[in-house]
Amino acid sequence: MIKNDIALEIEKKSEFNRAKSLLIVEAVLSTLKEALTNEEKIEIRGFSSFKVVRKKTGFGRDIRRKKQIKIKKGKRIKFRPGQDLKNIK
Amino acid sequence: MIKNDIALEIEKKSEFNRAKSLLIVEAVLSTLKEALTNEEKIEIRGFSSFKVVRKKTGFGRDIRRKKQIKIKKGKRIKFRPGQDLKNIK
DNA sequence: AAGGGCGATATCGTTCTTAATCATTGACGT
DNA sequence: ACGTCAATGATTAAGAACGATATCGCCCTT
Repeated sequence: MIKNDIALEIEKKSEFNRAKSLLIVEAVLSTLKEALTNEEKIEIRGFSSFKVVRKKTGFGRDIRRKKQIKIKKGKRIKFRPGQDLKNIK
Repeated sequence: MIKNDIALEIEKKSEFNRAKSLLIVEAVLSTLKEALTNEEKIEIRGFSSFKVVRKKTGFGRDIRRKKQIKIKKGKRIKFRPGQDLKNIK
């Protein structure tokens, strides 16, 4: 599923046309993105939660040269599925 | 940020009222949820991707009794931030 | 319709997540 | 605004993910 597929579903579920649905989808996604960029926690019951956490890893690996590589400290986004998504069969 | 906060943002970014914005947000989220429940991969450039993967872990831990616990095989949702979210400062 | 970038993949060692449970905080429907 | 029930935090140990890089694949903008 890609962005356009989501817009298609919105089109079916609402009275909006495809173009409008796409704008709506992008508005929702950009809102989430902005919040996470601001390191804001997001919690939506029944769907999932997102949290920005500190990266503690200090180094990585280079495939080709097989030697250590410095990794800058930074942030990570932690995703946790909600109740409905936790036990999908 | 909770679901209502997202609706508030949609209200500001669009010409919809609060109630309509909330319905829109729920439509988008439920669309994503349905896709993941169907084990469908989701990929949105510039935002993130979701993928359903097989759980391979075979056991867990009981805090109280400090012993292993059988874990049924199942599925997990893997979240990967996109380009924009990967290196938030 | 098509090319340009972005995302996926493979690799390896260290770091981190996962699972169950109870209490507490707090999201969200009425 | 209140009440209900989901989400968080803590714990342990094993197994999986993370991180940099180049190439391939394909989403998305023009």
